[in-house]
Amino acid sequence: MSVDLESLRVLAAVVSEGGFAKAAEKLNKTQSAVSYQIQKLEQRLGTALFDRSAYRAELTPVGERILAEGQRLLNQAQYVSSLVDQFSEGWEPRLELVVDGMLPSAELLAVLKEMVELKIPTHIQLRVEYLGGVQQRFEQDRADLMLALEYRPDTRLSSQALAPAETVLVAQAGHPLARAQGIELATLQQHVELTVHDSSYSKAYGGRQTFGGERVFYLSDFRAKKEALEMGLGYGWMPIEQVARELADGSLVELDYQGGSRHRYTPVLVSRLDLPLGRAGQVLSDKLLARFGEQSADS
Amino acid sequence: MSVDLESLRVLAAVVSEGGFAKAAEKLNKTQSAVSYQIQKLEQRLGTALFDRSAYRAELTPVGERILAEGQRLLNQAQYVSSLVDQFSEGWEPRLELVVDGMLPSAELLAVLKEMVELKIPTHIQLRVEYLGGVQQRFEQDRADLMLALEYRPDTRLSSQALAPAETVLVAQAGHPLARAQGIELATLQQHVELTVHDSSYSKAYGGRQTFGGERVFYLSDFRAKKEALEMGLGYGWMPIEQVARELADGSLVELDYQGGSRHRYTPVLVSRLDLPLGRAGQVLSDKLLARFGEQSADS
DNA sequence: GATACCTCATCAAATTATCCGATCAAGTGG
DNA sequence: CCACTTGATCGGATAATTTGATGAGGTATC
Repeated sequence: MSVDLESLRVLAAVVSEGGFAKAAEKLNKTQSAVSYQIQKLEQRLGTALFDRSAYRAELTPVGERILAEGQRLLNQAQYVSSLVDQFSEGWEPRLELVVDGMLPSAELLAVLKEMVELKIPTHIQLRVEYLGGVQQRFEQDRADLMLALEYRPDTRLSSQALAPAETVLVAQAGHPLARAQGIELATLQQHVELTVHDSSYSKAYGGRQTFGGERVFYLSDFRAKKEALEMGLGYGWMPIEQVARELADGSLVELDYQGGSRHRYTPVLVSRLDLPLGRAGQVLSDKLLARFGEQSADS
Repeated sequence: MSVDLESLRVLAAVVSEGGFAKAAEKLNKTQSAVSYQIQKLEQRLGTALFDRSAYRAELTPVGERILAEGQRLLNQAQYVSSLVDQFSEGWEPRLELVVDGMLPSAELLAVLKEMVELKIPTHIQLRVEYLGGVQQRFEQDRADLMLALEYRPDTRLSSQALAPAETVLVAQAGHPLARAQGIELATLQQHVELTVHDSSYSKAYGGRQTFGGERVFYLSDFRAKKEALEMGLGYGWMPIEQVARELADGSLVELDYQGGSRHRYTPVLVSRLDLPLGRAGQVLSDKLLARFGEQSADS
């Protein structure tokens, strides 16, 4: 490889100080060392960077351009070393958050945007899973935080309940169930239920109740599920804020199910007791609690 | 400064090859040299990059992040050296084009966009001046190309005439001159003329004719001039394609001036004979000729 | 137009940085 | 258990860099 940060630093100094000798002084080197570095760089690039025909050496057009690009390179290098400093100041190099896709993603993105705006050096990795899959991913990846709807308690984990969220049982307005009254479980089971695929591979921990009719369609996420509902493919539970507009304009209808057409979830924010959060994790945790509504704490 | 491209290259090799010894082989070094470089990097950063507690060394989280940033750094360095190769293949490091702001800027930007899409390594600098200012800037900056409306011939310059452009004398519909018929010069001079400020500092070369009434308002560019016209502040010449819409919808009106309400310009594309264009200059020149309509050539 | 001072290049010698080859402790896998 | 791995470490070899002195040429000032 033909470039080298040290040579670029010298190049930058020569230009900013306006001469080889002055650059040498600034860099605490001798003038001949500066001369050597510049020549080495020129030789490796195979191009003259300075025009020495005049009294004072002057940048060639190529030299100007290399200098400009070199400055960017030096800045980037500066950033790399500043990163390590920040890591030693308690910022973790990365933070993984696993969330349940049923939670409102706009809210979540707003929180992440705030994090970005704080110019936190941490790389935040967001993973979206569903139901049992959230905790599975959390454990598999040894992630730092999880925002889940269901949660298998563990002594090594700390949990914090958030404001409850509600789901509602809906179908397209034209669906046979839409007009039915006092629907019983047996009736439901005669129709196709749409459900988001529980993303846990092993069904080790429970999976949420579905009605277990004969025909269940598994969709990959709530966007797909909503589309399927609107097409009248079947009925199913949806987070209430994701179908508020459709319920209002009548394209989707809340079913009159005897078992109750609403279901309340209490999302929890979970972190590890054994591996405490870094500074970014704490900031994110605080912001999530503020945004998703803090509730009574427990562990 | 604590980072160093060579160490980062070694770091990347260790990770991609999956071990110190294999990295050494790939880099044509011995394993101890690799070990040395990694230790040097760790020492300068003041952080462990590998966890050596297990049998095989494994990246720490910080190490992963430094590696990721380091890769970017290496790519950037790669780009810098590739630049010089391209310069030696005839691409010039920079290209300056001076244009007259009266020319349609959308067309011009389309040409520049094409250049960008070709991924030409040349930095293109566009300067917009007016009338005499175009050539002045061209000479002052020793620019490579100029697209001008007026042009003081020179034996060291090569010019190429383009398709003629037309200007038209207009005023707002509500302006007193708008309804007048067979307007004479003396009548014009009783009103405020709007004109774009000739951007040449010295009025050394001509400046285009204005009617020289007592009240002349100088605007900085045609956007401002058009706004002033639409406000009814005065009358003035405008490039025809910049007021086509306003003439059609009647908000601006072409004046019935006895001296002729239309004026034809022949833009020229000028380059230097003494300093031939690089590859990017030739490409740009070709595209400008194609876009702005080629005419009979002369020099 | 002499003088002092500046520009950057160049050279041999001194100093470092990097690499090599060998060896070691620890861990792996048959 | 033995052959083989992985990465660390050490003294000596080698290459890269810096030094200090010198030189050729341009500038500034009187």
